[in-house]
Order: sequence, then structure tokens, then C-alpha cells
Amino acid sequence: MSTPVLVAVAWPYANAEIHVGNITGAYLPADIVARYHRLKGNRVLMVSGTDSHGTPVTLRADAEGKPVEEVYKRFHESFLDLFQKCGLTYDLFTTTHTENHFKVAQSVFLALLKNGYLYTETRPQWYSPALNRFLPDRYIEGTCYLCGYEHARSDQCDKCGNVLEPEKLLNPRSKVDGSTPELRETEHYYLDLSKLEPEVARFLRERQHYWRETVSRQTLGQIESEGLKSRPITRDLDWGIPVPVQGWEGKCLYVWFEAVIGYLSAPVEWANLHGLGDVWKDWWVNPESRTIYFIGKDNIFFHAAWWPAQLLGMGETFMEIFTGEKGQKLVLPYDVPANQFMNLEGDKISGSRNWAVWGHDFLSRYDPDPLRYYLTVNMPEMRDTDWDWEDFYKRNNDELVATWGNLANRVLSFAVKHFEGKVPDPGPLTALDEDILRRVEAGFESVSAELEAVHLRNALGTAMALATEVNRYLDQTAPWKEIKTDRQAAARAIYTALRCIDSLSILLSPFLPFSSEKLHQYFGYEKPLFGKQATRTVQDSLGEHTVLLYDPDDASGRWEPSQLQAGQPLQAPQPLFKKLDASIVEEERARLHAQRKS
RNA sequence: GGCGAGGUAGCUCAACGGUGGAGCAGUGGACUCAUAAGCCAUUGGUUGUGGGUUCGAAUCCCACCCUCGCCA
Repeated sequence: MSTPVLVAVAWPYANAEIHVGNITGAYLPADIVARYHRLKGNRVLMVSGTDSHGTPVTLRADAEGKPVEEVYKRFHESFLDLFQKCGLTYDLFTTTHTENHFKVAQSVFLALLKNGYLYTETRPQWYSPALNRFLPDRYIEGTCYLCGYEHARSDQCDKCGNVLEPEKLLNPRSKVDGSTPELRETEHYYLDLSKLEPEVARFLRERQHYWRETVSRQTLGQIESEGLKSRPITRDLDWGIPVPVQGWEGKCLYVWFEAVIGYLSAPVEWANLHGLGDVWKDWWVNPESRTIYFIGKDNIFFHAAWWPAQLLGMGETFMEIFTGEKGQKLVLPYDVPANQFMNLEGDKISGSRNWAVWGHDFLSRYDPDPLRYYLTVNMPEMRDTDWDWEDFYKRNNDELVATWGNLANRVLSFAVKHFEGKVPDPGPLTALDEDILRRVEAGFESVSAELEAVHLRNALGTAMALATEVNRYLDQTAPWKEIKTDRQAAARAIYTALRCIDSLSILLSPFLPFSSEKLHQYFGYEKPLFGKQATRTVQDSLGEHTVLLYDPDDASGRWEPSQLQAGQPLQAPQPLFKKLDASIVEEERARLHAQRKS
């Protein structure tokens, strides 16, 4: 039974590079789950893209004196490169700056408008004559009219904690260039979230029993105490998606409203790029489909309340507008397994202070699988965790290398050396052999259960515990002793251990795809476990953009126990992982402190 | 300020009303196929603080302290 699984991954914003906290927060868990479901034979679509619009990108472009397209594309290209190096197998990683996304987002807007969930309101907004544009409240500071604090944000004072009315701020100035802004009246569309509140609350309660408490309790708690309040969904900006209403030129859809629609537009683009027409409906209209959203805790309210509200508000109208079909609703989120945050050496990760382990920088010195291993065993699933170089070094050497890498290496080396480079013929198996095979093969159930629940640290821990059991089995059967007196007993033990390792390689492959792929080759299999990643440049009316794609054609991996046959030729193995020198701990810490800005 | 999450062995976590557990690190031992890895044994905790409920509390209640996120 093949289930459609939409793996919806947070869209990185185009004004910062990606660090290990971003990877463990959303991108890596998404990839692990996607790879697992592919091995299970489910129809996986993993999508995301660069969130390219909004004020921060335009201000950055202003500061650099460059076209805004150039700025977003620079980050976008960097993301594409990093994701390939990490083995993050997006079926499509695109951007919000595409003709397709514009069309889908505008259709969502029109569906909500038609269904009566949008209204307009005119309010004063800060305008910078110097920059010739409106500025969001957080870019304006001034003196608090309540406590006199001189560096209050226009919407809130950090000193006295009060929420401020922006137009009452004293001595306002732009945080961008220090110039004095003025208030101008401007009209915007608002999404009437209060109307949708009962439905959103029901949606959350229905899923509360299996969602993470950190997600459902926070969202429901907030709604119950303060209610869902309306939010503006348009902005005075020229970089973004135009509001599809006559007379609204010069205004764009607000990024909070528009970027999440990427989860819907990306499958549409994916289907178009593959010439598959409306097959995207398998994930978006089919009620059997599971849509799982991988995000960090800062994004919980967006994905657990506002995005469901948008989907509920659209009802069947989106499909009527977008494809002309009636009676078809989009599916609501199945799960939002948001992660907490990862800190770094005891301090909060901060891009602006350059206190971060950056993805590209890490991979210039280390391999991707040790990164994936450490980020998984230390994933902030329930609470914040800490990246600690000492811990990284130990877990690499004492767990990844010692328990798993060494197991594969010792058994394969022994087989190559003593059994002519082939899987030995075991003859009849003993109860001990059957027992270890059964235990490892039970992993296809137990690891599965943890993965389905998105308990990834437990899933990896369960698989690693099986590697320890195989090490124990080897100690009991001691083929290095038997080979001297009872060749058949040694053959039996090595065959059994090889079959266990072959199974473990599958169980670990969602977490450690690069080394499992290598191991798969050492076992003499011709086809790879997973497919290939590739980029492609796409033209549309907005220009061109590069996308990352996943080609599953050669993938042969199956979430099933090894069927290893005696006589299969083996390759002489190389160690799967590098043992690290203790000196890296101090080197990396010194590097961090040297790059840090105050 | 409001809404939430978390504070358990040196480290990372599990127990969510019934004698505080696991992995890693540490210590001791036998082995040698393997990246001096693996295996066996073992040290280690007034469960953030102070109260309360209970025959019994890490677990429930109250107050406080600390960390973190969200508040459109």
C-alpha cells in the first residue's frame, strides 16, 4: 500500500547562510523521513525553496548597491550547493520568485477574497522619504512615550515591555539610515483570522493526541488565551508578488502569507517540470495523503495556525480558480514535528555575531555523514540542545567509527581475507545465528515505528544498538579463532554477520546515506540505494531560476532485510568513517572565537 | 506582561504516582578479526529551590529561580 507523503520543508530566507542549527532543525529531519518513506515504497515528494521576497532582501540589495534579483540568487545558489553536499534529497528545491508561485499565490488570495475572508483597512504606516519606501515597524526606533526609553521599537518597548502604538512614538528614526520617517495613510488587505478560529482550533484538537506537545499546546494555548486576530497580508513593496486586484499596483503579498504557499506551488512546479500534468493533486487533494511540515520552533504558529487557516479559508474555491474543478479541497497538515533550537558551545547561535558552525565551512573539513550523525543523535526534538566540538569528536570516534564503521570493516576485511573475497557458504545455521538475524531483522519494525513517529534520535539509537548486538555476536562466535580449527563455523559466523551488516546498512541509510551507499558497493551490489541529485535552469516570464531535483530512477534500496546469497563477490573495504584527532576540538573552538563578532 | 516548552549521573537523554535507568565518558578484566576498534564487569544522582497532597512524588498541586520560543 503506497501512501503519498509530502515532506514540506521550511523555506530558508534569502538573507543569511545556513548553519548547523538550521540543518538539524528542519532540513535534515525532513531528508531522513523522506529517504525512509522512499525505501518503504511510499510516494514521497520533498519540496522547499528560497524565500526570496520581503523587506530584508530589498534593504540588503540597497546597502550593497545591487539588483535585488542578484542578492536573492546568490543565497539561492549557495543553498543548492550545500544541500547537494549534505545529501538533502529535495524532489524540488525552487524559489518563491517564479511565475508558477506567483500564479498559485494569487489564486490563493483570490479564493480567500471570494470566500469573504479578506477585508481592507487604511492605517498610518511609517514611510521613509530618504529611501522612498514604506518601512516595517521593526525598522523604526524612537523614544518610548510611556517610559522615555530612547531605543524603543515603534511597535514595542524593550525597556518597559509595553506594546506601543507606532504613531505615538517620539523622535522616530529609521534604523536603516537614521533618517526621519513620516506617517502616511495606506490601505491593505487583512485576512480575517477570527472568523476561521473555530475551525483552526478544531483542526488542532483533532491532531493533539499525536502531535508534539511543544507544537499543539503552544498553538492552542495562544488561541485560547488571545484568539486568532486578523493580520495584514499585503505590503507597500515592489519586490514580491503583486496583489491581483485592479488599482493595487505597487503593493505586494506579505511574505508571511505568500511563502508558505510554496508548499502548494512547489508540487505544481515539480509536476510541470516532469511533464506530469496535475499529478501534484495526489499529494494535495487525495485525502490519504500525508503532509508533514519540518520547521523550527520559531515558525510553529505560522504552520500550525495561520497556514491551516489559509487552507480552511480557501475551501474548494482554490481548485475552482486554479484548475476549474469543483468539489476538491486541499489537505490539512498531517503533522508539524517542529524542533527546538540548537545552541553552540553554550551560547545561542547568531549569524550577525558570527557565532555559528556554517554548513559550507564544516563540509570543507569534514564529511557529511558525521555531520548527519551528530546532528541526529543531538537533534533538538524535545528541548534545545548544544553543539559541542568535544562531543562531536567523541561521538564520531566512539560511536560512529567504533561501533558501526569498525563492525562493517572488521567483518568485510575478514571475509575478503579468508573466504576469497566472497560471501562464504554458511551451511546449516545454529540457534545463535538465527537469533541475531531475527533481532536485526526486527529492526525493520522497531526503527520504522520510531521513524513514523518522527522520533529520529530514538530511531538512530535503536539501529545503533543493533550494531552493538552484532559486535557482541562476533565476540561469542569468534570466527578469528574458529578459522584455525573449524572453517565451517567461521564461515557460518561471517555469513551471519555480513547479512546483519547488509541489513543495518539499510536501517542506517536514511541517516547515513553516503556511507551506506559505499557499503552497498562493497557488498557487490550494482545499483545504488538512492537516486541522484541534479540542478536545472528553468525559464519563465520572470526570467530564469535554478532548481534542485531528485532523480530516483536508479534507486534500488528497499526497507527489507538482506537476502544476501553465498558466493556473492565482495570488494575489499576502506574504512567507512575517519577517526578524528583530538586536536580538532581546540582548533575548532579557537576558530569559532576568532571569527566571533561582538 | 500573556501563551508555551524545558531544568534528572561528567555529557546526551529515558522513566510521567509504586524500589531513580540507558548510551557515551571514567575504572578493572579477558581477547586480537578490525580505524588500539570490539566484548565482559563496574564506579557514579538529597531528580533547579522551597512548601503541599499521598501509604508512596522526578512524576500531581502552589510559590520561586534559571534557559528558550511565540505574541500576528
